[in-house]
Amino acid sequence: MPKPVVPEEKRRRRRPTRSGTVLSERLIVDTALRMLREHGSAGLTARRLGLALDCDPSTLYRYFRGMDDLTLAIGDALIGRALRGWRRTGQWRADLRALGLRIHAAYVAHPQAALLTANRVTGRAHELAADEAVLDILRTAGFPLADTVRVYQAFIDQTLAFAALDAASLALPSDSLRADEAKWSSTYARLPAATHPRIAEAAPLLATRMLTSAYPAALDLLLDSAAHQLSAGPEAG
Amino acid sequence: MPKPVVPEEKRRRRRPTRSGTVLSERLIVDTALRMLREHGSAGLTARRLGLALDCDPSTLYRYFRGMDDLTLAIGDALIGRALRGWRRTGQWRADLRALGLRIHAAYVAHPQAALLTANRVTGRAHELAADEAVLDILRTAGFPLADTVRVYQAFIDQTLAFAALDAASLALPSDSLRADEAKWSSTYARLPAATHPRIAEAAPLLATRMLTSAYPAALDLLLDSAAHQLSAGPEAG
DNA sequence: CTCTTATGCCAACGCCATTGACCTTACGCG
DNA sequence: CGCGTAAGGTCAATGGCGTTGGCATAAGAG
Repeated sequence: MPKPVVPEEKRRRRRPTRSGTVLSERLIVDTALRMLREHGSAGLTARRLGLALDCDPSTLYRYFRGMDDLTLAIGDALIGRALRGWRRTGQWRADLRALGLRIHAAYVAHPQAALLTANRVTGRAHELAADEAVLDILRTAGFPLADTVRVYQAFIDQTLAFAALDAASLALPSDSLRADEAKWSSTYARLPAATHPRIAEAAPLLATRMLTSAYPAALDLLLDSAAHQLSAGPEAG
Repeated sequence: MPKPVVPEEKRRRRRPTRSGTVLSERLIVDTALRMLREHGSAGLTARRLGLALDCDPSTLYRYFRGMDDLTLAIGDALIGRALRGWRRTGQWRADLRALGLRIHAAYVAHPQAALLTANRVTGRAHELAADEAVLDILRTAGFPLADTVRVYQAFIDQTLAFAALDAASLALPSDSLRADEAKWSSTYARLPAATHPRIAEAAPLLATRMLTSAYPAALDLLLDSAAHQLSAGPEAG
């Protein structure tokens, strides 16, 4: 029988750890984010997190059901950061564009964390708020329900998909040991033109890729398509 | 000093394992793919793989430098399957479209494997072949080198990004323990309309989402944009 | 002030990847 | 055909991991 986890808002007794620090969901998640940045996405372990927080690893289980639960909380924190300070203008297209870029940016700002969380459904507060916001923007703009759901799906999927991919290339260099990045200069650049002529001729340009994300362009394409859908039949089923 | 790994094509002595089976890179990767499908993306461990192959886990290190190296090989196998039997027609747009759909399909056919490998650069044979093919299609179509690299990047990124995302939703249900999927019916569906009116009204439609990928639509948008680029200035810098 | 119980701590379990030493047998060579 | 070598399978051990049940203690309700 696993220990029950007390939800953050129900916590009454705040007992300091042996070393005096007072734990909280917030503190744990923030510390985890810092550790992810510093030690890479494989560097987040219960033991190390306990070390960083000056508490026993098992104490974390009073706050999260397990490391997976903590992972979801980290993901939700990223979305929370994306939404912080965001205001709607009332122009659906501009609003969606800004929201997409914000979410993408929030993930890319924490690449190692993004890798862990980008393809998870957290069901937590901030994620719900983001979903609600996207749906409301579309409905208010006049999209029928069915179209709203379609555009919503494409929007969210595309945003998270690019976030994960862009995060992956950013996360790798500092991700301790391996160097997939180096393969671009090692493997790719020294391929013989005889067997791979197209890679050979493009190698110099390929090496400098990954510096700019294709997401903004893809996002604009998606919004174009949505706008076209809207003007075609705003009130149709 | 880690043990040296003999590349597959250099192997001379094929010594059967204690139980009589003869190992090979191919056999190991195929078995790993089967295990991934059956036990989920966390179910692939050296010990279990050894069990399935009737060999000591440490034997695997004669074929791969570590589990990570094996992971890359698995990813390359997926690309290999995508390319198998593929033929070019000479029409760049149709060829790229078919190639994208094939790669996407190959990943989605092995969701658990896709999750592990979609955002890794393997630098192995099949991946190189795919890159070469994409680049050649674009160059042959008349795209200048710079445009070729841009379109190539967007094409690959988008394909892998959607593959990873679509794989994620497919992988979860069977992925042993957790049920993020269930959150769509549990958390989302029972949200009060007071706090999340838009989610509430869309809940029935949202529950049936994830059944169809947004990738084909996104791919067409990308190809549209490329075609426009091409017709605008085929021979310009 | 007392009592309860939330919450931090400890020790232990079973799993994991990886390694170095060992051993056996397939193969290249004469 | 038979020998020597080293490729490649096996064993045992190491250190790290997540997670759990029991215990101790102090925070806060009354």
